[in-house]
Amino acid sequence: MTQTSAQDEIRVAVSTVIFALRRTPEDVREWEIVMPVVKRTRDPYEGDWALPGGWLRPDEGLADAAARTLRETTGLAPSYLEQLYAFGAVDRAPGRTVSIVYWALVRADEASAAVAPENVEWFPVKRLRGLAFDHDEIVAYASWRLQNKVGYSRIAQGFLPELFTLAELREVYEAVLGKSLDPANFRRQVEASQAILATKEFRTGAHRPARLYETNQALELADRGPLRNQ
Amino acid sequence: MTQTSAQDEIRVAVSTVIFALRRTPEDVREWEIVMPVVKRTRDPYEGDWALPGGWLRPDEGLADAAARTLRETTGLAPSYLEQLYAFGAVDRAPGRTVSIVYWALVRADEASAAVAPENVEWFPVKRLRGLAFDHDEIVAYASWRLQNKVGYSRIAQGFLPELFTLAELREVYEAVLGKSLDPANFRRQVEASQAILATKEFRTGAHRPARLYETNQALELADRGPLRNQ
DNA sequence: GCAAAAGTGTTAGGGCTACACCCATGC
DNA sequence: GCATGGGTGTAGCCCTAACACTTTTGC
Repeated sequence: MTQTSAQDEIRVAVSTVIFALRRTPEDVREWEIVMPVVKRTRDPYEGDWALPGGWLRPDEGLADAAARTLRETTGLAPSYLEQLYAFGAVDRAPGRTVSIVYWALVRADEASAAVAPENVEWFPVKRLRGLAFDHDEIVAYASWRLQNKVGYSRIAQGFLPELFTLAELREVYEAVLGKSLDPANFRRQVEASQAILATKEFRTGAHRPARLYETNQALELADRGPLRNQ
Repeated sequence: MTQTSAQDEIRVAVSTVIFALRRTPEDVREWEIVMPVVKRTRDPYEGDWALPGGWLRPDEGLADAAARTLRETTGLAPSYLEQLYAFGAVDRAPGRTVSIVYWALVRADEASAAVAPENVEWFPVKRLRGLAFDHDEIVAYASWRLQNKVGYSRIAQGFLPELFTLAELREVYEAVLGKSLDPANFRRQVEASQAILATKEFRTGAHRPARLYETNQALELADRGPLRNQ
């Protein structure tokens, strides 16, 4: 383990793939996954969209840097934040850059309320193409991880506000997985999983009132093994 | 995204957690998971054991660096190599170091045949304690990932030579999962999974000869989503 | 023949899926 | 009353676990 002078050429960046859910403009009954991207103001890829991120500071941890990035671009605190992958191909950017990429969920209600700074815009993930650097590939991988993880953990709740109906939770799953789910079976499964707790409140609307649920704080949203607080 | 001069203080290392399987010295019918570690020859942690690794070179990719590390310490090529996690806590080492950690499997027969260089020793993972830096934590996380992944993918075959019996494959699962499995049900499950192909050869021994199988190359050992060749 | 591992058969139980059905509300 | 979404019941199917049983070898 000898420090070479060549080492100085390698720079470390942190980027974050931020997922939120919103009702589609075309049909309010549908949901779509959206993500904020930042317009680059300098070369390389000037004018192109890129993932929010920045250089790692010597005095901050990796997750701290991701949370800072997220705060700076969305003004939000994530309801879920996890490291995605470290990208370090030699030719992925001019100059040798290793990017530690995180992915995050923000709540639907918060995302729509947040005031986006200049140069930041939210796009549906489905229509995101032609991002700067290798960011298309990164988004594809993050989307795959999200979809995977929704299948075997409880992170879908990270998209929802404190109180929600079972139908809303089911719609989140349907939007992420891209298929419709049987309401009856969905209800039984999430109830059996202990992932949510029934409250005494109901949401009234056009039809029979629906019971409101809250996430069971005693359970982690996802089992991350021995790395709870990285 | 402005490059600060402080950035120069951050160094990038690559380390690898290397798993192999061997029969225990105490009881040849038992298997145990072993891992090579390197004795540090300089401060910090001089004389302690640490994961094999080194500084990332500007002209090599992350996985290339991990494979080089693996080759230098074991003389082997991995049958499976995957990125584990990027560790970058501010205080994890004197001077700011971000470590991109990989984990690898090497075949049982190759591992025992490999000539370990000076300063490298193989230890059972169960008895590994007091490694340098945060390497205890890294080994714990890698072990958790291995155990997890064996549950839902086919990587267990990465421990075995080209031809193996069903009993050998089952013993690998038993060693990694730490519990015994029903031979009859195990057989049916792996046969149904298409993960292995029957050959026409048999292994003779003390009892009824056992059919030899080979891994089905058409299937990936583990689904890694859109990141096939990182 | 006997011990032991290889390999096959069978059954009970749990979870998932599909879908029929009842309930409570606004209009 | 009626349309609609909320919520319950239930039967079939598949997968799994448990274990009895047969086969094949070395000694």
